[in-house]
Amino acid sequence: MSSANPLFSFENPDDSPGFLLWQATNLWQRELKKALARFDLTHAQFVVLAAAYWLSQQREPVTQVALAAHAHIDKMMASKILRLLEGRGLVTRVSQQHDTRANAVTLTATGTRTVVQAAWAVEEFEAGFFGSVPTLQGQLQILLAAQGG
Amino acid sequence: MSSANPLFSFENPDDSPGFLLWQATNLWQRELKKALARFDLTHAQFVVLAAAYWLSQQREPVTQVALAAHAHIDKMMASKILRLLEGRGLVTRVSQQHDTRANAVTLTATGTRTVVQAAWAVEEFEAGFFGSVPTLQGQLQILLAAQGG
DNA sequence: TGATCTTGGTAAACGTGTTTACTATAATCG
DNA sequence: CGATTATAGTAAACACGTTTACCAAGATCA
Repeated sequence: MSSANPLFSFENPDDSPGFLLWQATNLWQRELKKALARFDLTHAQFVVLAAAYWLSQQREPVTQVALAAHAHIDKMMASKILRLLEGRGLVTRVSQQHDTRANAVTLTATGTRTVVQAAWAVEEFEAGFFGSVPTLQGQLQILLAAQGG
Repeated sequence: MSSANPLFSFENPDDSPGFLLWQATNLWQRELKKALARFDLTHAQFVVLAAAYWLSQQREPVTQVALAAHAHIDKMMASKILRLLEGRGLVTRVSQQHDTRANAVTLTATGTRTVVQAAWAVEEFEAGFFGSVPTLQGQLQILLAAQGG
């Protein structure tokens, strides 16, 4: 905050928490992409796969809407990614009898193997990536709670 | 929470800092979008515009590459957005004499007015959005420094 | 029953962000 | 000088994320 430019309190982008949040997420996305490359999965695909895995052990059947809610993504995104994962043989989508609109999502054997191995890689990556900021997770939880996310 | 599922240390997505970072950024993007809607600007467009404004007061001429470096975006993104902003009459892109490859980016009067007003709105938004987590900014700076971002 | 409302899923369009590859110009070095 | 190398900018392709709108099927209620 200075003389040359009276119009921004954050003349330098690095003074804006939003800008930093954006930068950090972009960096995290790029790095995680490398960690998941050998599984041929993107982060979003991994999240959907992990949600399918988790939910399928809790309650059957798993609909796309339930999956989206658990993964905190919108149903449109879930729809796109699940169709893609189905195409790759990682999940199956079978329409239900009692509600023919809904698809029951289940992991194939390949899907299960993939998500388990990928989860390992993600955990290892995160431990390293966030190692320098152990309190970040708590801060983000507070932020999301405060903003109703 | 552990017994049912031995394969994830973060069975619940909310236990993963990366997942939280992603959620927080998505929420921030959605909310900021609303704050910038009346200027017909997205966040990325605002960042580019703000960088053009700031740099044009520091050193002339402002090339697209210099702008991208200052805004920490890649030159491809800068190229796309600047062409779009030029189409809307917010900036001009004039090729240089001493280097005909480079474009000198300058704000139009409308562009200047817009970015100044938008910056105001962004600052106000950020103060509210990040009000609950005053130490987040420092954490993100540490993270970016540690990861060489 | 029929009319209405709600819900599961998708299509299309738009903007963001990355990667690969390319053109054309500038700089450098033999 | 000519050959190489570096740089500014762009095209195209792909994946993410949102919004709007729509269809079809289930639920509800008069």
